[in-house]
Amino acid sequence: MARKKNYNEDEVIEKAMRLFWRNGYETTSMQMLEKEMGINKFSIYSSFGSKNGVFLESIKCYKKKLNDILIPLKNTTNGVEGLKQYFYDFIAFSKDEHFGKGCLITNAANELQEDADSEIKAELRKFTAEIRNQFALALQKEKNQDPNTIEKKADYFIISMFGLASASRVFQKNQLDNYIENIFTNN
Amino acid sequence: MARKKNYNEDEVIEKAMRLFWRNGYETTSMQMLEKEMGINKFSIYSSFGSKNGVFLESIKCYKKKLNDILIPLKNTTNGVEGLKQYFYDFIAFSKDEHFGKGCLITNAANELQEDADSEIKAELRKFTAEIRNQFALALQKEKNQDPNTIEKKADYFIISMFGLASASRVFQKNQLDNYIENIFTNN
DNA sequence: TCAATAACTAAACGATTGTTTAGTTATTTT
DNA sequence: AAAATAACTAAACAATCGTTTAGTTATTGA
Repeated sequence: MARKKNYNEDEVIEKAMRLFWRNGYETTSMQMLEKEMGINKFSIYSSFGSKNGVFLESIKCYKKKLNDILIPLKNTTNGVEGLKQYFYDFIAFSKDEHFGKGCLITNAANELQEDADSEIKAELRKFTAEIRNQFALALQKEKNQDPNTIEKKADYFIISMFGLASASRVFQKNQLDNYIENIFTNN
Repeated sequence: MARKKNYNEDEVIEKAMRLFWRNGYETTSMQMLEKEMGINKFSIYSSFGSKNGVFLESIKCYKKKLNDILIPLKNTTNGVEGLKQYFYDFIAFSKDEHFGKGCLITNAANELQEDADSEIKAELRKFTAEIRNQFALALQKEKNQDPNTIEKKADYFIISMFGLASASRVFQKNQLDNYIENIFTNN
């Protein structure tokens, strides 16, 4: 019964997500978000409630993007080899403007404190559990694996992903390649 | 020719270091530093110049503490086994108030942006290079290693340390133990 | 066509950021 | 003892933080 929004919420959230990814949560200010999202503070608040709200939606947006990388892993018939490909896809995911910026989720996990917004922390845990579950499913496709080994390996690979994400903020690409190769040596 | 300082700079910097370790750089405010260091803002500025200056000295203080963990690695006769012990010592280093807070240096590397204080970034790079050098020296004690392999392995272990530091902020201790064991499987 | 309604602009909000400065107190040396 | 000096306290600084609010503009349904 009144005016329509002059912007698409999904579109502006993707822009916010990219900004958060580049700068982290604390460093990103509402002023920067206004400029990047191309809409007024009022519009941001009416759509997402708070800076925390924008970040929460940004994480969901990031997860959606990351899902595309998980598709080959879901479809792989060769468990460990598929996992290795996922690791390469994962660092390839952060290219151009985001190369050296790591993973938005692990960055958030590293930046957020104990008293940080609990909804965001829950989202981070959910994400980690989901990826780990996909790893375990892929590992099940290997023959002669006992369940206990799969759990341990899933832990190892998920933590290695954390390491890869963190390291990609500091190291060169050829070092990361070397790291991935080592991760899969005898695993 | 006048009044003496009522505080010891090394002592108050260690307190600052602990605060930064717990909270990260951005989240730690001058007000919090005043309270934790037990001295006035004026004293902080007259001793360290700026918040950046306090952080820089905090990093140096952290490095000094970490050096104690490197001593066994320097003295080890069994390269890889010594490295493994270092990894265990490294997670044991973050106990009590700092358990789950990772490593101050890698936290800073993850938090600091491109435009962050360049002196701090240089200190971080120096630290990483030093640790990596110690890893390489330890690996040289293994017999029949070709130099190229040592370089690759040094990369792998230093990135694994990043992963371990990052992961320790999220995962349980037994998962970390499992991770360390996997890092050293066939390496 | 016109009242209703919601999205818009832009200014202001109080709180807090890192930093500086004025004024006071304590210690030192001559 | 008294002038000199530096460490102290505490208040204020401008700038920016995330958030809100008042006022305007555009679109809607009756």
